[in-house]
Amino acid sequence: MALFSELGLSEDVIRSVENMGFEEATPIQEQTIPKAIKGKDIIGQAQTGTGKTAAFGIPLVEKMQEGLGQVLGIVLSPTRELAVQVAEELNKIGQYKGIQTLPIYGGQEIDRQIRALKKRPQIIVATPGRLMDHMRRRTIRLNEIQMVILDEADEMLNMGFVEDIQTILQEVPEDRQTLLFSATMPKSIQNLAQRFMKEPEFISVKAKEVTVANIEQHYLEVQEKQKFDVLCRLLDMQSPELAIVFGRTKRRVDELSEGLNKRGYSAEGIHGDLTQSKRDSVLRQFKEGTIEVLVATDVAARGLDISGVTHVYNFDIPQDPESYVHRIGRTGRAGKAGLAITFVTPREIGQLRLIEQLTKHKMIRKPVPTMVEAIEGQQRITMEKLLRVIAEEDLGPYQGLAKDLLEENDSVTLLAAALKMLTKEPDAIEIHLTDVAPLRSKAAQKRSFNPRGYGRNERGRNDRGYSKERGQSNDRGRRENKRGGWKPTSFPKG
DNA sequence: AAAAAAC
Repeated sequence: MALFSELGLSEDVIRSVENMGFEEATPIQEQTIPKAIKGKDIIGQAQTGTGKTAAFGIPLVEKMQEGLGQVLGIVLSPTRELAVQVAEELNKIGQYKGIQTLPIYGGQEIDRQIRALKKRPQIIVATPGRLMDHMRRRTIRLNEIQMVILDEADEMLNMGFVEDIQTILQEVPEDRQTLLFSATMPKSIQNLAQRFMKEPEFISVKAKEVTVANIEQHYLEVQEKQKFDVLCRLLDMQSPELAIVFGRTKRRVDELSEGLNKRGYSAEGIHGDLTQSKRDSVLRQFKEGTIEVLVATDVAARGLDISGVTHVYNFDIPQDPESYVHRIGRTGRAGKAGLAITFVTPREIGQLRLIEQLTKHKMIRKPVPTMVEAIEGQQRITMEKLLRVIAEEDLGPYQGLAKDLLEENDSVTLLAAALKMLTKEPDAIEIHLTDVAPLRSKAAQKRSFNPRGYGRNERGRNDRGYSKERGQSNDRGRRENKRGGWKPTSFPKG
């Protein structure tokens, strides 16, 4: 592996990279950086966790110049949180060279962004929609752009940003340099590259690095109804420092985080229906460790780099195998060990096998923990806490009291009472979650494709008794039906 | 069928 000091970088950049704690370049960095500095267009196939941000961030910062008063580089990002994080990393890389990076994303007060733009940052990291908003308002000028980076390009295309990206690429000067990063290389990405890139060089990180080596991967076969109790037991037994729990829908994330709080865990949810300031504050609290459990939709699956995430729980198995790789990649970062645990209902076993095929990695089946094991786990935690107090705290003020107590009681009874008080015993608060629709195979989806929107879909719902019995408002069901109804525009083309 | 993203 090459050292950063051997890659032909300027002293300022080497200094900031060393300051960030990096010495050796990762494979994707070693291959990308020299070529990008020479000015070549590059297509990089790489997952998150491979050091991708620095792979494009270092050459990007190297190419920037101070004092021109223009935006010179743009990074496009699929989610707002990722934009913020990439901007933070670029600011660190540009620290000594005096290169400023500004994140530009939706949900944030636009006047604030306009004021920040007046400080003339050289680099912008943006989500497509808000960038186009600024283009229309003429609060960003793109005519001096020298370098464009498309980060997580496949994800941006999946989210329907094709046209936005095309519009943006048409607005930047033709003689710019373009780097594109994507975990997968579908035809749509190749088309985009062919249209907007100049003789791009293809760089790929080997398939065996698709899943990160230091993440242990387990799965538990559970019934839908058991999931919540099993999750609580696992949290009790494993006592993760920081854990992320992934749920399939936004509503489910709300219910899960509420349920966890009722059971005494400090959990918060994050998904796309929350206000941006709420999303920002939840993420910040999680990074600070104020929240132990982050409950998330796939909004948090990609790219987010939160150090110290020890456990990832897939409460619902992800929809597509790609998403699994991204979710578990939130743990085991920076060489640390991580554990990923996936809940699988009996009918979802096929989905699990698909994931195993993609990752070329067999997951280890684990037994569902019993209540007794969970209690033992809690007791162990209490004991460890107690021993830590003995080692670290000043017990002087309590010793007199202890002696008094010992005159009337025997020591074992006293200690047992103290341990019982300190132990969080799993309690019987009932938590109800709305069932999620079971995953169906691609083939099954095709079979039931029913553009007229009547017949088996709605009936099937009630037959399984989802919305009715829980006494939830019929209103919600109505609204969902309305939205899910027949839309002529959603017909597949061709 | 779900999630994400501009006001």
